[in-house]
Amino acid sequence: MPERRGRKSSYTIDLALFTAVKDQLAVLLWRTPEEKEKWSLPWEIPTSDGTLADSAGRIAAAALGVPPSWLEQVCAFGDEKRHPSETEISVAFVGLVPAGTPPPVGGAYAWFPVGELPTLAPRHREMLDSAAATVRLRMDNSPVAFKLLPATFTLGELQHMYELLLGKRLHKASFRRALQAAWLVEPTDEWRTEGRGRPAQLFRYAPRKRRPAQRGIRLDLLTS
Amino acid sequence: MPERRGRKSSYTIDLALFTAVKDQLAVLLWRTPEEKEKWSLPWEIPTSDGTLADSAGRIAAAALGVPPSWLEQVCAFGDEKRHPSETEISVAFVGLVPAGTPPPVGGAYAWFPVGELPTLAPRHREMLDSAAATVRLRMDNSPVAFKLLPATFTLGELQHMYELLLGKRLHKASFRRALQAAWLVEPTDEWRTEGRGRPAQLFRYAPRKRRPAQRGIRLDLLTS
DNA sequence: TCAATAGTGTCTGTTAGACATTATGGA
DNA sequence: TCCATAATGTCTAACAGACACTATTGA
Repeated sequence: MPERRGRKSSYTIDLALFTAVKDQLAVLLWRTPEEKEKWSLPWEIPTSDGTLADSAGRIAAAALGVPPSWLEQVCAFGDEKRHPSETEISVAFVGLVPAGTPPPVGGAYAWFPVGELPTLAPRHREMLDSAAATVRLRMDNSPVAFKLLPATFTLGELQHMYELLLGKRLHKASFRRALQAAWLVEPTDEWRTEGRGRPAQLFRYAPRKRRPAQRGIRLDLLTS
Repeated sequence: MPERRGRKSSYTIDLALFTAVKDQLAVLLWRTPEEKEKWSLPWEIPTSDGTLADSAGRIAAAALGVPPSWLEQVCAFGDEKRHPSETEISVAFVGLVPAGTPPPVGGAYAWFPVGELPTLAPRHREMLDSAAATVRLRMDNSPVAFKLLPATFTLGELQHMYELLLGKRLHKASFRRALQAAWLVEPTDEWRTEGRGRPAQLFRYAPRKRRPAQRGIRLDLLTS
């Protein structure tokens, strides 16, 4: 991860790459060949070519071979909290890859459920929490849930993903009604049979233009 | 704005400080005594003491004499877009001050309605757009509208602020009902008479703990 | 056949938006 | 008095949540 090519900068790009594993978010961590027990978020000291996001994309590609399906900057971290590098500040990015993406081989990278994380550098720990919060915050602005799913999926899988991200159970009929009203998915002609029970139809993400008017103002500040 | 004290860093902290002027957001810009026509967002090359947010707070205090009522990081900007400094990256912050805050005197600082901005450095222009978007995005997580109002305000003023931030008209009765349900304000025993019409009661921001359960899932992705 | 899961129709309590009405000041 | 604005009550269409029901597979 240390300086790779070109001239050195005085800041790092760090990436929190998430996927869904069963009923939890999982984050991709990296360890050096030397210190097999010290895990960290993958990071690099960027070269001068390209944008910050380009740099984050390179980190993801180096780890998984494929670009993330969604990538966004979280923010910069510069408190005195420690970082593997000795740079003053670090710019954190958050990325998503679909569930079922082949895991990286070799042992340098591994997925960790966010509930079972190893010890991380303080600044990385802080980044990770912010990154997860960013994903949840972006849910109703970006099709985040879809970016964590493969190209086709059942409505049950989609609902499970929403429940995972929202951290609460949803009502099946209401969820599907809302989904129809939002014109976010379209059915394919494939069905998937899984164990017992009626097969489920597969859908794909296909947003359509919609009535911009939606009902209701919510003044739902959580009183923090 | 250039290097102020302590050791120099290789990045800048830039601040987009907003207030409400009539029916528009306004942003605080700064110009050097030498170049009276080149306006920019106030910025500094931070010293090593304190957090990034501390640095942003210092910028605001230097400009207005008072700390902002709300301050949050937007993100880091590092594209090749130009910046008054020659640093590789800049960390943008967004701050709010109540409408009616005494404007800075002397001519180095001035409020500009976001609809009538002078030419800015490309990176500053980008920061400003992101900062305004951040304010609107945080609306339903933080009491942003209240931070743009003085300590006491009429419900009409509050509704106007929401309309300004949301960019659309709201229904008066519905707005007040939602406000009551959210337990965000409490009445004072003062009334303000303004021109003609019945005087309006003054309220203050006083959030109470609330039922965390709220009705409804919205799958309201705007199909971008 | 039963069990399990997918998908759908109907009912009901809640509520956003519309409208009307009252209240209270200035001109 | 008339007008303008604040504040509030009532009605209605829309909708979230609940429940029940049908559909379709494997065991």
